[in-house]
Amino acid sequence: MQRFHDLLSEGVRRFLADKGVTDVRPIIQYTRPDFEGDLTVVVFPLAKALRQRPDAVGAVLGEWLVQTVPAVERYEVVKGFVNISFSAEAWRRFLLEALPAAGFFPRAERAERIVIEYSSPNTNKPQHLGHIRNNLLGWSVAAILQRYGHEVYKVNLINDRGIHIAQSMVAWMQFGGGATPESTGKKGDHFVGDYYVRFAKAHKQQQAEGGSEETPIMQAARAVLRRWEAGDLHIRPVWLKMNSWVLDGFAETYGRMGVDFDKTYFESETYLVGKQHVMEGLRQGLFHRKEDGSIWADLTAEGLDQKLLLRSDGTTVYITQDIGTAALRYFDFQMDRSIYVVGDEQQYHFKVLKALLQKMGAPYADAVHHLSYGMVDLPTGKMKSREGTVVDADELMDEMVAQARRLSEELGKVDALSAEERERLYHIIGMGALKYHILRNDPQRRILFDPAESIDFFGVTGPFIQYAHARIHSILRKASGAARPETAAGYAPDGAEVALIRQLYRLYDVFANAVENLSPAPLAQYAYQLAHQFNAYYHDHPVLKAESEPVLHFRLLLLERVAEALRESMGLLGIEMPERM
RNA sequence: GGUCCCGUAGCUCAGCCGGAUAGAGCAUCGGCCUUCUAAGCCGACGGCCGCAGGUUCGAAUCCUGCCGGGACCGCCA
Repeated sequence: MQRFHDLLSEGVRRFLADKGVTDVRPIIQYTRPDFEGDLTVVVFPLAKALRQRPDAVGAVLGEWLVQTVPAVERYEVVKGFVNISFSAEAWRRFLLEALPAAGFFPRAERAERIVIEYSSPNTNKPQHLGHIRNNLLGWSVAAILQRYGHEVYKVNLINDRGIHIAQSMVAWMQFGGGATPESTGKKGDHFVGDYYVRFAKAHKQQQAEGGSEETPIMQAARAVLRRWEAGDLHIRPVWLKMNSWVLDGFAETYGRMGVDFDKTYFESETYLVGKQHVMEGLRQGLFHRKEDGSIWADLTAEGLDQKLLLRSDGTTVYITQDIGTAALRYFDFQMDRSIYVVGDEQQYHFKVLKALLQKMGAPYADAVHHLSYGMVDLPTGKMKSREGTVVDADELMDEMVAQARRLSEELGKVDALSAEERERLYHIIGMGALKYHILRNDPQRRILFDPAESIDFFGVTGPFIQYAHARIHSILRKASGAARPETAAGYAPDGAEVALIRQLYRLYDVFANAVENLSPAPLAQYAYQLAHQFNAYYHDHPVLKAESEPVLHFRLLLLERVAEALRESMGLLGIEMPERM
C-alpha cells in the first residue's frame, strides 16, 4: 500500500504538470492538531510558480486532489495551506493491510556494512554513568541501523594497557597482600578500581611528603609499564589476572544492561599495528622525525596542528593505537562506514584520526564517523573516577531496580506473579526508567544528572510507556482470542481512532529521522506521544464492552498495533515491554 | 589565537534539513477511581524562543555579528 504522503505528492505533481510546472517540489506535512485534516499541502511555493494567490490555488488544488486521489475525502483551505482529510475507510485499510509489515519502517535501498564501536572502557576501574550513556547509545544506534537493513557489527575496544593500568597493578602488588575478588567477595572491576584509587591516594601523599611531582610509586608504575612492554614474565601474569577480573565484572555489567558485542578488540593487540603503520608512513615521507627521535605528522595544511605519533622513546600514543585498530577493523570487516561512539571532548581527536588516515591513503579513511555525544554532568561538575566523584553504573542499576520494586509493591498490582517473575519485572521497569532517561534526549546535548533527585517513574518516562503497553495486554488477555480483522470490516473509525492510526503511520518518518541522525531520541519521544494518546483513548473508548462485534474487533486490532509500535520503538532503545505491571 | 557544542515556561527538555496561534513532563492549583490497570485521564497557571541585524510571502528554525555557558587543540587515554 502506498504511503499517504506519496499519494498526495504525486497528486500535486500531476496538478502542477497539468499547468506546465515541473520544477516545484510539493511540501507535505502533518496537519497541525488544531485544524481538521490529516496531511497539509503548503501552497505558497505553488502559488509563486503559478503566479496566483495562494488561497485561490489552494481551492483548485484541493478540488483536484479530491477528484483524482481516491483516498482523499475532503479538503479545507486555510490561508496558504490545503488541509487534506483521507477517508476513514482509507485509514482503516491502512491499519488492516499496511501495518505492521511494511507500514512501520522504511528500509535502506542499499545495505551498508557498518562497524560501530562503543563502550571502549579502561580495565582499571568499574564503569560509571558516562559509560552507561555510551553503552546505551551505541547499542541503540546499532539496533536502529540494523533494523533499517544495514549489516551492523558491534565492536568494543578494551583499553587494557598504559600507565593507568600499570598504576592499579602497582597498588595491588604493594598493598593487596594477595587479595582477590574471590577472597574479598568483590566484583572484579570494583576490586581493581579500588587499587586505582589507592594508587592515586598514595601518589598524592608521597607528593606531599616529598614535595615534588615525582614520587616513588609513580616511578614504580612507569617501571611496570616498561617491563610490560618488554614482555616481562613476572609482570605479564599479574596484568592478565587483573584484566580478567575486570573483564568478568564488565561482562556482568553489560549483561544486566542488555548490551553486547560481535567482537572485542584489545588495545594491547592493536597498538603495535599502529606503530607499524606510522613507521610505514615515515618511510613514505608522509611524516617526519624530530631530532629527539619523536615522529610527527604535519596537518597544518588540513587546518589542524602538528600531531605526535610516536614518542621519542618509541612508545605509542593514543592516536597511534587508533590507527592500528582502524586497520585491523577494516581487515576484519571491510566496512563502508565505521562509527565511533565517543564523547564530544574527543572531536578534535577524531578529526585528526580521519585526516591522518586520509593522508596515509587508507581505503577506510572516509568511512570514519565520530558519533559524538555530550557528557553526563553532576551538579558538582564533571565525573572523575580518580577523585571518586562518579555515579557508579552497577550501583545506579541496583538503585533503579530497587525503586521499581518499592513502587510496584506499594501499588500492589503484581502480587499474583511468582517471586521470580516479579524480580524479572522490577528489572525491566527499573532499567526501562534508566534507559529512557538517558536516551530520550538528543545525544549531542549534555545531560545533567542529580543523584539527589532520583530518576522518575511518572510522566515522560520509560515506565509510563511500559504501563500503557501493560494496559493494552491486560485487555488483549481478557478478550477471548485474537482480533478478527474481517469482523471489523464494516466499521468506520471515529476521530480519535483515525488520530491513533495516523500516529502509527507516523512511526515511519520518526524512524527515518532516527536513522538519518543516528539518534534514538526521536523514537523515545514518539513512544511517549503514542502511549499518551493511547491512554487518552483508553479513557473514553471501551473495548471489551464495545457496542458491537465489529467495534470490538476493530479496537482489539488497533490496540494490538499500538502495542506493537510501542514495543518496536522502545525495543530499539533496548527497553523491554512487560505485559503486566 | 583556532575549532566544536549548547542557550526555548520556575526546573528538565521536544520542535531546528524555513510554514499556520511555539509543545511536553516536573513543580503549583483544581477536577476524575461502583465500568477494560489512577505508574493513568482532563483542566488552569506559566514564553522579548539569549541579544541585534540580514535573507524570505513566511524565521525558534537559515546567514552574520555580539553576549552567556561548556568542551577541545598534551611525549595523558
